[in-house]
Amino acid sequence: MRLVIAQCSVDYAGRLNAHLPLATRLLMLKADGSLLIHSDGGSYKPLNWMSPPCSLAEVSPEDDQTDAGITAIWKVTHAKTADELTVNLYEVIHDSAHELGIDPGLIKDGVESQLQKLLAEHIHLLGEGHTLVRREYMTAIGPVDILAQDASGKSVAVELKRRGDIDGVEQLTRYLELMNRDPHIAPVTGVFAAQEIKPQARKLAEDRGIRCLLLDYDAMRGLDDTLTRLF
Amino acid sequence: MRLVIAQCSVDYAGRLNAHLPLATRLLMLKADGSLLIHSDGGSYKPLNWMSPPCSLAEVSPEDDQTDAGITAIWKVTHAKTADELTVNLYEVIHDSAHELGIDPGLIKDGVESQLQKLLAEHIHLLGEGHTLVRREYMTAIGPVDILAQDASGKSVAVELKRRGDIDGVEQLTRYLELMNRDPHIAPVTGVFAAQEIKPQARKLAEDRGIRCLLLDYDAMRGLDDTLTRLF
DNA sequence: TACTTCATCTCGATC
DNA sequence: GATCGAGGTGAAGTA
Repeated sequence: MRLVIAQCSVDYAGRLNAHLPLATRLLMLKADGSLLIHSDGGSYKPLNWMSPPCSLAEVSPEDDQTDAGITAIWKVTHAKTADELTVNLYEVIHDSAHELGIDPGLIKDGVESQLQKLLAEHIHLLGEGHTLVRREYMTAIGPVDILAQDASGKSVAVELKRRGDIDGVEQLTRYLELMNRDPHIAPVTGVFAAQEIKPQARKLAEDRGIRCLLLDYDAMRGLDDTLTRLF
Repeated sequence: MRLVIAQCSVDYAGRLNAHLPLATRLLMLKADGSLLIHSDGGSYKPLNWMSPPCSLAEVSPEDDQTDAGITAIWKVTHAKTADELTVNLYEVIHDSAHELGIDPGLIKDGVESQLQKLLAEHIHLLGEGHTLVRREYMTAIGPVDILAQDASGKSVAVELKRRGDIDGVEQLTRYLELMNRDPHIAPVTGVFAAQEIKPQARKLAEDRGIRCLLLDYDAMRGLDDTLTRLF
C-alpha cells in the first residue's frame, strides 16, 4: 500500500462526471491497483475512487500544466468499464509504501438471517396460538420467509425484513396472490414483520389487508437468554 | 489526519458484533475523530470503521495484554449510539500526522435530478404538443417525477430513472393505479423514461401499456447549449 | 457468471 | 430531526 499526501485536483469520468478542485488530500494506492482519495472528514466513503480491476499510469504533464504547478499526473483506468480517474498532483507532502499482506477478513455476528431464526423459535410473537409450519416455504416464485398457522389453523405467510419498505410489501403480495390461488393452502393471510416499518410501506400493507408486526431484535434475543437461563 | 500502519486486532460492538484477527493494516484517524481501518485490497469500504461524531481514548493495556504483545489500545466510542470500536495495537510500523484542511468537496454532473430538470425544460421530448404540469407531483404514496399533459389534454405521468429496471416500472404502475382511481385526474397514461432501459423492464412496461422513452443526456444538455447560443 | 438481496449501507434533499 | 429515494452503491449468497 502506497500512501501519498499531496495537493491535487481530480477528475472522474464514468457513470457520471465529477471534479475535485485543488486541495490537500490523502491518496491511498492499494496493492490491487485501486485508488482511494480521502479528505480529512466525512465518513468512510472516499471523495473519489477507482475500484479494481484497474491500472494506474503516470503521465508526463504538458508544459502549460508544469507551469501551472502540476508535478505529476496519474491516470487510473478501469479494466472493463473504461471509467477513468485523472489525478493532477501538485506539491507532494508525504509518500510512503508499506507491505501489509493479505487480510484474514472480518467476522460478523448478529445479522438478518438470525432474525428469521429467532422469529421461528418464538412464533407466538405472531399472536396467540400460532404455530410454525416451516421457514423458507418454497413457492413457484420463491421462498416465503416463514409459513405459520393461526389458532384456527389458517395459513399465515410472513415476510421478514430488517427495514420494511414498499418492495417487501409487494413481494409478500405476490406470494399471497399465488398461494391464495392454491386450494390446498388457501386462504392465506399475510404478516409483514420488520425491525422498522416505513410509513408508506405500512399504509400499502394495511390497504391490502396485510398485518404489520414490529420486531425487537434485542428483546427476541433476550427471550433466548431467558430460556438459556431456565434450562 | 493521522496515518498508522500497525499490526492490530479489532472488535466492533454496535448494530452487530464484528472481529478482525491480528494482521497488518492501515488505521486512518481523521480530524473529526472518525477512524477507518483498511486492508491492502477490497474496495473503498474499510474492513471496519467508526463514523463521526465519535471520540478516541487511548487505554493502557493490562499486564496480560502487554505480555501478549499489545502495546496500546484505542477505544473509539460513538457520541450518540454507544457503538464501540476497540483496536489492540501490536507492532507499529508507521505513524505520521498531516494537516489537510477543509476539502472544497465534490462537484457532480449527470445525476437523476439533472435529468428531471432537463426533461421538464424540454417536455416536447415526450411527444408533439405535450405540456408540463409540474415536477414532483405529490400523491398519497409519493411524488410522481413529472406530470404532463399530451396534445389532447390527457394526463401523463413520467417516471424517470438513470437506469430503468423493473423496480421503476412497478413504482410507476402504483402511481398510475392510484391516479386512475381519482376521477379528477383520470385517465392517466404512463411514460417510463431513462438513459438506459433493461429489456425485462421494457417488456413489463409495454405489457402494462406504459410507453418507454430513452433519454440522451448529452443531447439534452446540447439542447440547452443551443438555446444559450441563440439568446 | 448473472441475478437477487442485504447493508454498522452513505448521502443528499425535503418535509 | 425524521424520512425518503438514489448510489460510480458494494458485498454476499444463490441459481
